[in-house]
Amino acid sequence: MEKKQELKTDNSMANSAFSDEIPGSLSLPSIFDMPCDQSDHQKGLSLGFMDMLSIPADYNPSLFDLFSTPTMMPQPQVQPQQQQQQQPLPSPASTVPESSEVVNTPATPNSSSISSSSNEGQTKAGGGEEDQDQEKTKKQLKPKKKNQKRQREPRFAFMTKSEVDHLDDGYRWRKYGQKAVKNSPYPRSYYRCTTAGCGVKKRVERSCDDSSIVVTTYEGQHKHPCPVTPRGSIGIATEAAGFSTFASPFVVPHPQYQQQQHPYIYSLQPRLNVSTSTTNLNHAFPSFVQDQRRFGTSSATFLRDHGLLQDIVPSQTRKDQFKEEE
DNA sequence: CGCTTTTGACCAGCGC
DNA sequence: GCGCTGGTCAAAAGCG
Repeated sequence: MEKKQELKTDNSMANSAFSDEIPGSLSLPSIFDMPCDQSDHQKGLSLGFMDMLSIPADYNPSLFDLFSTPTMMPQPQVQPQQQQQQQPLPSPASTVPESSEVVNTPATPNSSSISSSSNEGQTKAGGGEEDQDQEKTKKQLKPKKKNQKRQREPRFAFMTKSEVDHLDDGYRWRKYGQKAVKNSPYPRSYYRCTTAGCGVKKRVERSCDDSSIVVTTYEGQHKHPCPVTPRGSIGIATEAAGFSTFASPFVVPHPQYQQQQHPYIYSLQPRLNVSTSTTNLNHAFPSFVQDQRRFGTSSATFLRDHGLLQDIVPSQTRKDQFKEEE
């Protein structure tokens, strides 16, 4: 495992500029340098940083916004018709988004993709007899449901600057696929939670523009406690710590979506205090995120004291962020 | 031996 | 209908 990890790391290292970075350390990505995978964007799988590109040009994001918006990606699970009916949120184009999930509204329905192992009539007009045999075998191997729209679990994603692709978030994952990404030299890896009955998945890919940035997309909700003690995995300044730094301090359940029973819908509200209700959320996020929620965070506090961030992110990096702001 | 990763093939959805 | 792409499956290989 470690061997393979090293190989991967080497690969990524070869394609990135780490010369001025401490291995294993994390720094904040520049959200405006982020690439925009159009296909993903069109499918409503947009990432936070992409959405930043659509905000008004005169929007001067606060430090909080710079950190939070690009790193956490709420994935509203709203049907197209429902979007119109249930979206009293202000138009993202006209106003500075108070919550980033506004601009994350999918452009298309969240179609499908949980495959099934059912044997339901999966037939294909086969060619010759030889082909029929082959097809038979294939059909037996990969029976899938048709006529049943797969429901996509809510997703959220965040970016971290790390040389390691697969970030240790405390849960155990099994890789079940890897695909080449269009317009990117880096493959996308697919992982599934190994805990029985837990169907949480995650995708890990590297930014094609900045190979040091890893985009992790979680899909689903853990139905079990984290097998690894959160603090245990965060104790050392690893990528997990970076996760915590990047995402969790800013994750605020949006009251509106809480009411709608959308456990995954979060809003990034830098100037509002953290909400109190975390019902059904406890297993939605990686352990380190939960951990942060337990402690409770407030952006006001964060602005005064960067918390973990100032411990982990090199001060120079943070200064650079400030400069970019100016 | 059990678990994980790799990898080619397959399927579904979408755009043209 | 066709091609492209994302996502998934599952056999084989790898690893401890």
